[in-house]
Amino acid sequence: MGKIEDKKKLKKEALLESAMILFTEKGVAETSVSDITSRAKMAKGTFYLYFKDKYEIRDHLVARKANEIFENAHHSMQSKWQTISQMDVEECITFLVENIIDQFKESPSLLRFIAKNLSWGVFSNIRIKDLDNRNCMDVFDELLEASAKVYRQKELMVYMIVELLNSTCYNVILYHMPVGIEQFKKDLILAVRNILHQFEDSAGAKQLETA
Amino acid sequence: MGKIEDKKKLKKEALLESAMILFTEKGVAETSVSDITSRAKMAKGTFYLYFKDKYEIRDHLVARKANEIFENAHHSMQSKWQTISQMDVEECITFLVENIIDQFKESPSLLRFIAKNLSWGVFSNIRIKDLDNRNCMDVFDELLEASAKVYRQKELMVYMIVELLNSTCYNVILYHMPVGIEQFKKDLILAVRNILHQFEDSAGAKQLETA
Amino acid sequence: MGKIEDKKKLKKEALLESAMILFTEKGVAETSVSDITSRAKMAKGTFYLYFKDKYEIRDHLVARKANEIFENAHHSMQSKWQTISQMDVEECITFLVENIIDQFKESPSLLRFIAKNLSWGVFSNIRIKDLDNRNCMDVFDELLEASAKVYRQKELMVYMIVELLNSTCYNVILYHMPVGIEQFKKDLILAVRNILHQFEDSAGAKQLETA
Amino acid sequence: MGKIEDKKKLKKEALLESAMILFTEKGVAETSVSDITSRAKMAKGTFYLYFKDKYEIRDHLVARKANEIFENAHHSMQSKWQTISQMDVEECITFLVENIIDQFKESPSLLRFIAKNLSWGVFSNIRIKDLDNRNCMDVFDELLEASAKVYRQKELMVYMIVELLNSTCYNVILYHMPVGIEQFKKDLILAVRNILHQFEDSAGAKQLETA
DNA sequence: GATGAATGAGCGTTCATTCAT
DNA sequence: AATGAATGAACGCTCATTCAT
Repeated sequence: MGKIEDKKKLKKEALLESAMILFTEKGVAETSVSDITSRAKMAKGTFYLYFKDKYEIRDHLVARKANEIFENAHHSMQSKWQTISQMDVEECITFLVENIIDQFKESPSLLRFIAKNLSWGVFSNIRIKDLDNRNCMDVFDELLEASAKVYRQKELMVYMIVELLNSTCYNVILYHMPVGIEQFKKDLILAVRNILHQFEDSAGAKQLETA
Repeated sequence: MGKIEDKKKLKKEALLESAMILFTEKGVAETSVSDITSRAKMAKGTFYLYFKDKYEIRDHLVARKANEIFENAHHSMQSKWQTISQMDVEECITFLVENIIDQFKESPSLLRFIAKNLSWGVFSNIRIKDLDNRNCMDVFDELLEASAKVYRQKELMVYMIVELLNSTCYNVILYHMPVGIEQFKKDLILAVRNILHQFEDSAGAKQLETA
Repeated sequence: MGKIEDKKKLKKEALLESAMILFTEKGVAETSVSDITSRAKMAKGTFYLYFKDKYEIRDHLVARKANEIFENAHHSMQSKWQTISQMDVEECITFLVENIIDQFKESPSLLRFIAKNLSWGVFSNIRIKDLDNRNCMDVFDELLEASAKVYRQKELMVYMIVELLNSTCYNVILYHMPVGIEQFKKDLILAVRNILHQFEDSAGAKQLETA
Repeated sequence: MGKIEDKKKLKKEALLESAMILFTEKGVAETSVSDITSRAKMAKGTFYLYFKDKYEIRDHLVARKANEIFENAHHSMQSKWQTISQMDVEECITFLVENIIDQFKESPSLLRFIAKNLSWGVFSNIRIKDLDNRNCMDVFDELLEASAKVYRQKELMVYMIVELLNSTCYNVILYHMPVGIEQFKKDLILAVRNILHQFEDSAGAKQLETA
């Protein structure tokens, strides 16, 4: 019966939601399985019917949240411009980066959770776990494909951008170190653009190397 | 008597060494104070005469090891070239980055430890704890001062380079993801050079922006 | 199911019993939670499902035992005389005091436990915890109500009697200091009677004051 | 040399003073030997040259402080009346009790310390430890000797008064239970007077018994 | 499938006591 | 006599995991 399946999904969802709240509130290490189930109004044992342990649920959530952030940014972008094809890739990516920064600014605890727990393996494999969602790489591929410019090693490029974004924002947003986010934003975007240039197949990268 | 002081230093050193081995072998979370002391052949209580808790010894070690890596790189650089003043800053930093990558390659567990536990706060304040060592920022300042070029916001620039280096190397060296380190090296160095350009006061940054 | 509830009650009871034995044998300070659970043949963690800490179980026991002593005395009294109404309050209370002294004589370790750990707060609030038992104060109220004489500030009067009984018996019974219990008994009872007189509303107290 | 003796006395005194402050501030159980020595600016090992353990110093202090309270009261009494012989014993003892209550009111933490740790054995043997001080019992003896009235079993009488005073004041002063100290005072004094009557050899006690 | 009582290893931490200096 | 570094047993407590119901 589909009903049972639905019920199971609901339970799992409740656990994920409960864990997410606690992970962002107190951190992963300070959250116990007991905390998660009692917040989700379930018995402790039930947890183990759905997840192997705390770390499985953490990875699940990190992947999902990272994807959500990306999808939010992508969705905002699509609302702004009707067709991507008309747009410059750099503009697009700048928009995405700015939007992601804004999301982090609004929820620093989400940033803390993501930054401390996201690994590239998890991020790039979101697709495997959440079949219904498009993968972040897919979106990028689409974007880059639509562009006039040609990029080599797209995955590596995205990797560098994501890591730079993730790792630099952590201290800047949470501790205003070494500078505040407003001041940092423009330099981060510039750095991201430079990475894009660097991977442009004929023009950008070469210019820099010969400079 | 200095003898007692010496003995204390030895004890502290033994604890640090023991902790370092275990942290890199098993990770911080999986290492207990008990593990540390029994490996150092001491009573558990002795630990608490020297450190507040596991996290104090971790921070101590992260700071020290990060500094060591940097000092090693700097020392190699000085062995190679007699005088910095003759050198191009970009060459210098490229050298440093390459050397650090090599150190990480040789000791992936050290990379794992550093990458997972280094925070900018700890890194930029190493000087406070180890008065006898020069701070990483000092070395950079010297390097940049000696250069013909002028850089704005040097601290922020270093922050971006360090974070990029740290966060990208983690997956590349430990999991060969998304590419292997040999392949990645040149792009990482290119990206670092671009960050340097970006912060050049008159020429580099502007060139890119107008490009 | 009631079965589980029953089992839980048994477990709790086993812990209480084990703790009581150890508290009277070795004292509260010298008894650890570990001692309690291992004597009750349970895992340490189980303790914390039933009590917050050692002190909660101690208070529980002090209240219960103090109540038991009182109930025993009351029960003996009722066995002896059919109806309280016929009796003189002073006779009754004298009986109760004598009976309690006898109980203490028979179990000095119980006296030690009670005397060292009973506080008026715990004693006067026994009712709250053990709903099924009548409170010591209730019994006294009944007794005093049934009497022809009228007493002011009954709670205070009972407080003084209980404290005098408790604190003087400790040294007398356990260390025969400054005199033995047999010799002490009649003076203690006399003192209790004097306290009763003192709180008699019209006659007793006044007589003394004018004396 | 007497100088060394003096130095030792000073050290011991410093330890006692430090312990007293900590015992009243935090309680005996919560005070460690380390706390005591560090407050007294000594090494931990030094403690063991003067006292066997924490409990020896506690007993020492309880005895001394109980005596001090009594001596204070006695001294006040002597300041008020030139000669005891003219006075009524009951007046004297009433004065002492009131004065002791006042001392407790002014220093509830002292009351807590005394009440929780005083045992009759310690109290009645103060003389043994502090040779230079008169014993509480001596003072009472003097007082009772000077009186026209004759008392039987003086030690027992004092015991009952001291225990009643000590045990009832604890809850009344520290927790205002079951009534406040101001309200309680007159009933406590009345009860003490009744105990005196009770031990009067011919008149008081008999009156009550025949009543 | 869901429960939650029970487990017990393991944690971080304290501290009385010893003893070489 | 005085020190204080070192000890290590013992503490209270947590929590992932199991399993009978």
